[in-house]
Parts: sequence; C-alpha cells; structure tokens
Amino acid sequence: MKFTYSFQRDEEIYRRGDAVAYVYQVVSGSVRILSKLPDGRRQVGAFYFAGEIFGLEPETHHVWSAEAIETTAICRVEREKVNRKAQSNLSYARGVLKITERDLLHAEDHRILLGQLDVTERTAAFFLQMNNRIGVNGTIELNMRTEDIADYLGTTLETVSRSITKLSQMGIVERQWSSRILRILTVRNPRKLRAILPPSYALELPSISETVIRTLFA
Amino acid sequence: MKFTYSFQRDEEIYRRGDAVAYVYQVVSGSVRILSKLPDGRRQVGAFYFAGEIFGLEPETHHVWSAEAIETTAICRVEREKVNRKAQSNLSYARGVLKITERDLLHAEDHRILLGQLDVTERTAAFFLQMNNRIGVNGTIELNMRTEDIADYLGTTLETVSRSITKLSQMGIVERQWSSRILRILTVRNPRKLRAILPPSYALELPSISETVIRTLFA
DNA sequence: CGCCGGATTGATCAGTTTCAAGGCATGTGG
DNA sequence: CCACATGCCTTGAAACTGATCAATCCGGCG
Repeated sequence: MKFTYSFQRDEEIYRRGDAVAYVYQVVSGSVRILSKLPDGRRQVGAFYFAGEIFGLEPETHHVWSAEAIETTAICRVEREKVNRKAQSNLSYARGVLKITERDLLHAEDHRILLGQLDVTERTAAFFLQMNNRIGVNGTIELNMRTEDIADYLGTTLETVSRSITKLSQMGIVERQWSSRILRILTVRNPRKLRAILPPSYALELPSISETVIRTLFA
Repeated sequence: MKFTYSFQRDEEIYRRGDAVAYVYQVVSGSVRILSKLPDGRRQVGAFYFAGEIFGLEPETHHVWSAEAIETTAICRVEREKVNRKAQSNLSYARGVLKITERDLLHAEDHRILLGQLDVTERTAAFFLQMNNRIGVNGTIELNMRTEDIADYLGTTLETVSRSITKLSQMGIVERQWSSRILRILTVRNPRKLRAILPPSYALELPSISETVIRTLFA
C-alpha cells in the first residue's frame, strides 16, 4: 500500500531551487517539468504520464520545476533513502543510473529538435513521440494546453496551432478536441508523419523497466 | 604510462551508430560531438577540452559522432571494462553516474539555450561558458571554426559572426584572431556579458572530480 | 444568457537565414 | 620571393520563417 498525493491542474509539485527531497512516480494524470525565465519565457523540459518517474535530478536542488498538467496523482520515495540505498546496493545504484540515462537520452534528442528542426518538423516529432508513449492505436489523448506544447517545442502557441492545422489539412492528423478540456487527436497517417522528419532523426526512448521501478519504489 | 592516440583536425574519433567501445579523455587539443542530419544540418552537442571525459554514452551504440577540432591527443579505456567494474565496484559505478549526470546537466542547460534564448544571448552564454572552462583571466583560445560555434548554438556562422561583432562594438569582448588558425578572444567586461543573459540562466557545470577520473582511468 | 479560458485565424513585424561579394591570412608553385 | 589559390571570416542585401499583436470564435460554466 502506498500513499498517493493529488494535485490540481497547474499546481506546483516542486520548484526550481527546492532541495531535492523525493523521487516521484505519476500514478494518474500528467506532469510537465519546466524552467521559467524571469521575463516570462518558459521552457518545458519533458512531460510525464502514468507510470513514469520524474524528479530524480543530479544536484541537491531542483533545476526544473514540476507542475500537474491536469488533476494528477503521484507517489514518491525520499531521495535521501534512494541515495543511501544506492550507496550500498548495486541494483539500486543501477536503477538511478538507468533513469538518469533515460533523461539524458531524451534531452539529447530534444536539443536536436530545438537546434535543427523547423516548426513543422518539431510538431511532427512531438506527435510521433506522444503516439509512441500514450497513443492507443493512433489516438492520442492530450490534456495539456497548446501553450505547453509550444513551450516544449521552443515556439509559440499560435505557431503550434498553425502547424497542427497544416498537418490536418495534409490529412496526416485529425483534430478531435470538441471539448476544451479533453483534447483528442488522431494520427491518420503515421508514415507521412514520420516522413516529415529527417530520416536519421529517430529515437525511441528506452522506457524504464518495471524491475527498476519496483526496486526504487519497493 | 598510458597510450595516447592522436587525431588530425576534423578527423573522426567515432561515429554515430558505432558500438560504444571506449570512454575517452582529451589529453590535449579539443573535441566536438555532433549529430548530422542527412541534408547537412549539424547539431554540435558539446565541446571537450584537455582533461575532460567524453564518449560515455548510455546505449550500446553511439548516438553522437566525435571529431577532433584541432590536432588532438586522447587516451581511452574500454567501455566493457568500465561496465564490468561498475558491476562490482560502487565507487566505479558512482563515477559513471557522475559523468552521466554532468552530461545531463549540460544538456538541460543547452536546451534552454536552444529553446528560449535569442542569438545574442546564446553567443553570450557560449563565451561565458568557454571563459569559465578554458579562459585564462579573460582570454579564451578557441581553435574551432565559427561554424562549430554556430552549430552548437543552433544558428548559422554568419549570424554568429554578426553577434560577435555586436558584442565587440559594445566593448564586451574583443576579437583577437589575427591568424586564421588560432583564434583568441578576450572578455573585456564579464559583468556586461553576464548581464546579457536572463538572470536565472546560470549553470556552472560541475566539473568531474580528479578522483572520479583517476578511478576510471587508473 | 453572458462571461471566461483557450484555440484559431489574420495581418504585420522582426530576427535570422540565405545568397552573394569581398577581405585577409596562409600555403603553394613558378 | 612574388602571384595566385584556398580557406575561412566579415559584411551587405534580400527573402523567409516564425513572433507578435489583435480580432474572433467556441464550448463550458456560473
């Protein structure tokens, strides 16, 4: 039996500068980590969905902030405990490394996206990634605002809206958000979506194995 | 006594897709890691200078390529050996984690740069970083082409040239490259250079401790 | 019914890229 | 030892992509 903690939409889970006290797992809902510049610019670093682990940062203090995207339940373990165990237990240490490696791979990928891709490519990359991670045969349920996507892609919400329109006019994806709260999008033509990206830009992110997660959260 | 291997300017040390066979240390000279898209776009992921470690990637195959920027000497240890030792030796495992963490922190920083900063800010961030890492009281010796800087900053060489001109007109840095091969640049006003960046954008990257390096390369 | 949050669309503007033309050191051959 | 080619940087002008500003729309909700 584990405690879960619940957060409302846009509620802060931790903030840049906070001591790293826990490692978290999303039980349900979704989380974004982001970095805010004083003038209002935001960079979203990553999204996390049910089952995924976040908040394991290398330094003693968070460099990212984390916020709930929608009503979200999370559970957590003390970082201190993780550290202690990793000191003496190799499979624990291994788990910590695995998670750090996954974050690193994601960041590597992300900076090619930010540094080299144009907006259409970025948008395609985003949908492809979401489709891999949370798509149910082509249908992606996103509860985030367009602004979140924009800040993840290093662009603006208007531009994202326009490129979704474009992809949808090309018959590649289909907008489904009839409601303002629950946004559903269907990938009609994954092949074409993939073809928008430069061939070598790929990257299936390795997901963290169940074993690693169980070890950490046991 | 350790073997060192020597590479000429622009020579490839390893290539994306190669099996990860070694972990490397720069003995002298400098190295860039980069990712090429088929259409010629390049993203430089990082630069490495004397004493620094590179090539320790999470997956079995490299996702980056590495090239010598100038005439460069490196030494290396087998990745397999590192892996084996990390399996049984906690301080070894810790060393691997430390390096992965440093790369992660750098990548985090880099994607805020790529996602949110304009070109002047990016250039300032670059010089600040170089000044921290290889500056000798304000004087930075860079043997890389403008193109390398541009591809690191996610922009073009012309744009980099223009922003250096701008910084130099503002009296913040001074170009010194009389020669085409050895480029020296002096930071005249670090405070102003810092002031170009948004306040919270900071990030002193932790350097890898001597101990960790000795452990790995012993 | 009318307000509110958020998305879309349009028009304009700015920052960057692209294309093109020198310029300046270094290196090479006569 | 000079002349010319080469490699790389700088600068200029034109073209474009994406940002910004602004108006409108639409569904949910009080």
